[in-house]
Amino acid sequence: MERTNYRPNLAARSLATGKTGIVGLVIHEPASAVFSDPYFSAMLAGITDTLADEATGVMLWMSRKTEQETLASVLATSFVEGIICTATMVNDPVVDGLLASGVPTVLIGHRRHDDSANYVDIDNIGAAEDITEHLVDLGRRRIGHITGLRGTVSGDDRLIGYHRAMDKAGLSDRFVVDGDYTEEGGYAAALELLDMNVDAIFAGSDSTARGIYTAARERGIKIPDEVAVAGFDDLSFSAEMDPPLTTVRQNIPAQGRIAALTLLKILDRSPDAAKRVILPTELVIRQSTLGGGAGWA
Amino acid sequence: MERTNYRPNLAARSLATGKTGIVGLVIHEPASAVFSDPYFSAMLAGITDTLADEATGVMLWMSRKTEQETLASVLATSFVEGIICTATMVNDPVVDGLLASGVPTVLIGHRRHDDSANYVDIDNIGAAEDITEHLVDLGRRRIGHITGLRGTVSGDDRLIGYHRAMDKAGLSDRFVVDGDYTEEGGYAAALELLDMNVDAIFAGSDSTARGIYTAARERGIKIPDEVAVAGFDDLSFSAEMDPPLTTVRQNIPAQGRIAALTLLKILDRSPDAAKRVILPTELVIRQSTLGGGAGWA
DNA sequence: TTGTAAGCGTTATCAC
DNA sequence: GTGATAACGCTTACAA
Repeated sequence: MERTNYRPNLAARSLATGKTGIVGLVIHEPASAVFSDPYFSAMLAGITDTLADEATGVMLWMSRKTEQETLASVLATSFVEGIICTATMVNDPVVDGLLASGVPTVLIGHRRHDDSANYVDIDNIGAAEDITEHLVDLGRRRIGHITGLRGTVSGDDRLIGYHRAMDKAGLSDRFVVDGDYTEEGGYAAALELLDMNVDAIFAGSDSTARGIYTAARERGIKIPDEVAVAGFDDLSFSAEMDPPLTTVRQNIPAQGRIAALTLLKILDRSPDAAKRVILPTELVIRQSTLGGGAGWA
Repeated sequence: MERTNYRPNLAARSLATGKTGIVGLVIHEPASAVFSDPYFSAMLAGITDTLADEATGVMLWMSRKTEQETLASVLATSFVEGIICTATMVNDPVVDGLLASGVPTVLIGHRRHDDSANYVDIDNIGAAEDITEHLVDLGRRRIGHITGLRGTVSGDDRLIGYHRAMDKAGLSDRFVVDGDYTEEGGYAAALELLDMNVDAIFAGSDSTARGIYTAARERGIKIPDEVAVAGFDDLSFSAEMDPPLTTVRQNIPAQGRIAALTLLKILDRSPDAAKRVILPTELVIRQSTLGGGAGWA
């Protein structure tokens, strides 16, 4: 056409075609979660990279407004064709409202009470069970757990996995302190657990494990000789910790990527759109459980 | 109108009115920056909260695609009425392209060689000078600096501020090691500086300072008795560090908020739209420089 | 292959 | 004030 810098009017195009090529991304989380963890950055990167590849725009709702306001705002924005939404809390009116609205939606995480939604998630229970079992196999007996944020599906499920593995091992002494996925929370909880003379701690997240390291260092407690430490996430810093952290690797950008691709398939009415995806996790064993002197298996 | 759940068609409305109520947010940063620091989360929160209050939608570009691809994608999306863009690197073709395009744009950070753009920033040079001067005033003489990421305006400016304060104090021994704003980078750089027997370190960011703490702890070096440590940002964890960190407070969500409000004013052709805003910073003095035994002023 | 007209859903204008 | 109508810029279907 014209060799001038001509910008086609997307509003007119979408009016004519009925398509907009825009999806919504709703991250309605407590501020503490979004701020403390690289988790959401990694997720965002996975989603935005993928959608950019597919020439799809992203509208973002990340405000800390009330659920009603967020929900109303999203649903009023008629030109988002579909929605990706984080579903970390067990009960979240925003998620329920989106699902009820009929707008095609893919969750990252899942609804415990409703398995009809499309979602991408990992098997938190199974992964937590595996890593706790790893601690058991090392000969640890007084195994503690610092939970993730209570009220989140992931936090509660990892706690369930911990209890299952302890049940299976016949270990009836449980040492559980609530955490909140942050390093600061991990530090405070670790002080409590160390007072209970645990010989291993499974942390709800790698950030939490960082706090454990600080607490142990202050107390002069050696990792892993006196206390083995395991985390969850395998963030970029985890392999660089001293000692390197045993953890569960979940490919966070991949979760975002799969969620984006799933939504696009649903919007294309592609018949092979997998609607519920559980991504694999991997136990990454490093020196925070395996290293150190003898005495442990 | 109808009491059915009627969703007005925004594409049609915007075609008729010429307005869309959508702005673009372009965060084209190296992955390491976005992932390591809570800085971008805080910025995002400030921007999205403010725009939500003003009933303005946000389209996000955060992909790690090439500059050309990002730029083309943003400019092709005709319905963004204005753009907020982070400008941390000294040279960023995306920023240059946006400014050249004529689409109303507000930068967070600024262009060193071009002062015609709208931007929100802080006085990095002055703040770095102040905090270095604080270390001088304490009687420290072998003051080191771990830079921010080289090639960023903020990192380079803080280095300039360090040198200015050292010049003013007549201290000709400079101890400068390049960092990258991350904790890991800070740890590695701190080991180098400690080998040089510095008695104070000004870190380019609070995350960097965290790495210094780890290095000092390993070496058995007391903060602040043997080495005073100062950071930059005043993130949420900084007051909780042990000892609490002296740092420069920059209100990051406020930067995002002001950038959003500035853009909205420009779009409204409001005559009082301040186009270049330098937000104040505040020296926050805590125990990492002031505490400890006697011997220092 | 090239060109013309109708229509998308809303706002704004201009009669009445 | 109320109600019909053009216009927004693009796509698409159909006619030349």
